[in-house]
This record gives sequence, structure tokens and C-alpha cells, in this order.
Amino acid sequence: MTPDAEPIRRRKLSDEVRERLLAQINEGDLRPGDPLPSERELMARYGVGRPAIREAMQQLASLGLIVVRHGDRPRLAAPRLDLLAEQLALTMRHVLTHDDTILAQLKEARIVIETGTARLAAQMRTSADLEHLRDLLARQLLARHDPAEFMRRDGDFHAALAGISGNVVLSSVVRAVFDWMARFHSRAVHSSGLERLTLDEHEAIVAAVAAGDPERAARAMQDHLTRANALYRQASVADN
Amino acid sequence: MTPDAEPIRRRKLSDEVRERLLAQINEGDLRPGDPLPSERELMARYGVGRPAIREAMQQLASLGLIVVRHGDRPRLAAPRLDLLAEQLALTMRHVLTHDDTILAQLKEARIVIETGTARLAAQMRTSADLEHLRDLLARQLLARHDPAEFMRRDGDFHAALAGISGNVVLSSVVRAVFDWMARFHSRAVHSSGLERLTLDEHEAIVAAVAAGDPERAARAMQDHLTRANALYRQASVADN
DNA sequence: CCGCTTCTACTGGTATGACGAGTTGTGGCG
DNA sequence: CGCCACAACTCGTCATACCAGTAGAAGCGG
Repeated sequence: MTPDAEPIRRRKLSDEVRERLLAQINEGDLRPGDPLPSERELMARYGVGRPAIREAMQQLASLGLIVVRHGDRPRLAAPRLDLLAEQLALTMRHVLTHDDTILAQLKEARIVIETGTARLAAQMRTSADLEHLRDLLARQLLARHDPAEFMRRDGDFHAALAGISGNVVLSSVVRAVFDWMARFHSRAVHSSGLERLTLDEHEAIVAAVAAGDPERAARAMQDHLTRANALYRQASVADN
Repeated sequence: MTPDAEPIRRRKLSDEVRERLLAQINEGDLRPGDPLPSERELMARYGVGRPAIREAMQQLASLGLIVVRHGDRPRLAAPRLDLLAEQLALTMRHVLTHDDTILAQLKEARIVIETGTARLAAQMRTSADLEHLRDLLARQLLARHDPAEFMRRDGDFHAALAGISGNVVLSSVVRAVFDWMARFHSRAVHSSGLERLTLDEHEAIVAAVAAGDPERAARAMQDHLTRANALYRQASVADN
């Protein structure tokens, strides 16, 4: 049907090298920490110059697949979710800056995810978890006159709630999304005496979690985030 | 308290350059497509060699922030969620390969997200959406003897369900997570005549969505994914 | 014989210069 | 006025050289 619209664009050498290295990494069963061939050896093996090798290596390193240190050979990196999130942050900032529609959708997605984590938390919470949440709440209360600190505690609360599920993926996602949005609304989030409202809503969530009522917890979270989103929308300036 | 445990590691030149470029990109209000200074100009401006500039550029390019073409100057890239997901796939593959605990947590996270999208779909679906879902269901039924095609249709169904919310972020996430897991279980997912069961469960989800019953839709999705996860666990071989 | 220090060989990091190849805009020719 | 060829950019790649950091081997002292 479609007459093969594939654009015959010239592939960069480093792309080819990266692909081969990637295949070798995935096929060969290496464990994190295992060494890879040195740049010189690779340029001899593939018959390309050092720049091509270096660029490929650099890309793999920035993806978090390998780690290159100065005097040592490249090594397979240990997988780390937190580095992944950090790397994503740069890209998300770019996306959020230049595409207005994404921010609104990200807020909606956050509601979906965090109402889910609230449900899980209400089902799985232990007494230790509740104590931890109340402790975080108390700390946030103490920080109510320090906007930056207050916001940090706010993020801790949401991440901790997600963490009750014991699911690192979920808590990482919650944390990452919070950070992205905070970076865009650090001033808007807690302007002029809304700290009290935020704390009340957090307390309502904790109460529902303590009661072991998933639906009530989900609703409390939804109200909290919906209210917050409305405020975001109102003060629509991206700072920094 | 802690005696400043900051490790005074030598920063690479390209890191410094990358940081400055990043700042300049974020501060200066450029729009996608706008040109950045050429490599030669930058090496003159920062007083470093071309390799340092190139490595920094390369990293920004692999993050999707800028785009470098052969005869043209670097330009600010248009933000694209799909490229972001593709880039994530490489990293996630690495994480999933070398950390057994993440896969299980990813499955749980998927349940949280997709029960949420099912709820949304039940609330927001139009008659056109329902028609689309039923069409996808029919196509998947036709492909029940072609495992690869069947799995592709399966992903289409889940993504379409998430897409009913009109939220590109959610549908992208759903699609991405599905792809990651499919890559790890392409053989396990649809082994030996479970296509019929999958289709039945999909139909149950569609029925609940059609009825406009969010809780029933969420429960149907949860049952579907829980059942599927049990199968994943059973056939625990990562292929390829 | 063991432990510490030193030294050396190998590694990545950076600079320079050169050339090839692709893109873009300009100027001249028809 | 429109088309085309050329020129002036750009990135892509190579080769070479040297600096700097790491790690393991060799040597020393106990």
C-alpha cells in the first residue's frame, strides 16, 4: 500500500556502535559491575575512530546503562530508579515548558495514581505506618511558616502514603510527579494562608487511612488534589 | 552535624558545559525550532575544546531537548512524549533485567493505574468510544490464532481504554508499561488457549464501561490484571 | 610470611588540526 | 522573474598527542 516511505537517512556511526553495544549488553548476560571492553579495544574491533565509540558510550552512560569512570574501564551500571527519575526530570521540564496541554493532563494523571495509592494505603497500613504519617503531619505543621520547607514536607507526605504499599515504583512516580509540578508552581501551591487547608485535607486522608476505608481515603485524596489543581490553574505562572 | 561528606570529585568539562547550556536553554525563552550557537562558537565562548562541547550537546540531544542535524546548527527540539517513552524503554529494560523486585512492583503499579483509567472511562465514555472499543475487541478476536498480532491488539485495547479519558499522559504510560512487560513475557502472556479468557475479560470491562459503572469497570480491570499477573509469575522466564 | 608503599601500565578526558559531507542562502545566469 | 550553481557555513569523523586518574603488580620493610 504505502510505497515504503522510509526515509533513507544516513545513520551516524555512533548510532550503529550504540546499537551493537546495546545488543551485546542485552544478549550477553553481564551483571552490574562487570567491565566492558575499553574504548581503544572497541575502536579496533569495530574499525571506527574513538569519537564514534565515545559518543555511543556517552549515550549509554546518560541512559544509566553503563558507568564510566576516569581511569577505569566502562562497567555495567547497577539499575537505579532514582537516577531514572532525575534524568526524566530534565525532559519533563522541557515538555511542560513548551506544551501547555501536558501539565493539565499530568495533574489528572496524578489524581488517578494517588487516589489509587490512597486506596492501597487504607488497605495495607500498619500501626507503624499511621504513626509515621502522623509524624510527617506534625512536622509539616511546624513548617507552616516556611514555604519551601512546607512544600518539602508536603511531598514527603504524599510519597510516604504511596510508600505504605511497599511499592517503590509507585512511590517513586508519586515523588517524581510532585517534584515536577512543584518546580512549576512553587509559589502558587502554598500562597497566602492555605497551609491550614492543606493540613486539614491531609488529616482527612490520614483519618480515612486509619479507619481502613479505601473509598473514603480515595475520595479525600481526590478532593485534596482537585482543590489543589484548581489553585494551580488560578495562579498559572511558571516560575524559574 | 555531618562534617560535609560531599565528595570533591572532579567534574568533567562536558558536565559543566551541559549545565550552562541547560541553564541558557531554560532561562532564555526559546521556542522549539530556534537555533542554538554552533559548536565552534561555543568552544570559543567557553574556552574549551570541541569534544567537550560535542559531548554536552550529545547528552542534551539524547535527552530530547535539542536536535542536531548534519549540516545545520543545533535547534531546540519539539517536546515529544513518545520519544520520551522510547528512551525510557531502554532504561527500564536494564532495570527489569537486573532487579527482580521491580517487575512485581511494576505489575502492581499497572493495576493501580489501569483500574483508575477504567473508572475514568466508565464515567466519560461516549457512544463513539464504545464503538471503538468493540471494534478493537472484534479485531483481537480475529487475531486469536496469531500470538504476536493478538498481543498487539491487546495493547491497543488497554491504550484505547486509557485514551477515553482524553489524557495523553495516561494513555502513553499505559502503552509504555504494556510494552515493557510484553517484551519480558511475550511468550508467557498468551500461551496455550488463554486468548478466549482474555477476550472474555476484556468484554466484561467493556460491558461495565458501557453501563457507566466505574466501580464495576475497576473491579473487572483488577480481576483481569490480577489473573494475568498470576500467569506472568507462573511462567517466569524473561525472553530475549 | 605478611602488610604497606611505590611504581607502572592501562584507562578515560581533553585539545588540536584536518578533512568529508550535508544544509542553506546567495548571487548570477538564462 | 525564476531557476540553478556555487560558496559559506554547519556537523561528522578521524588521527594524534598528551594529561589525569585508577588499579594492580612489584618491591620494600616489618
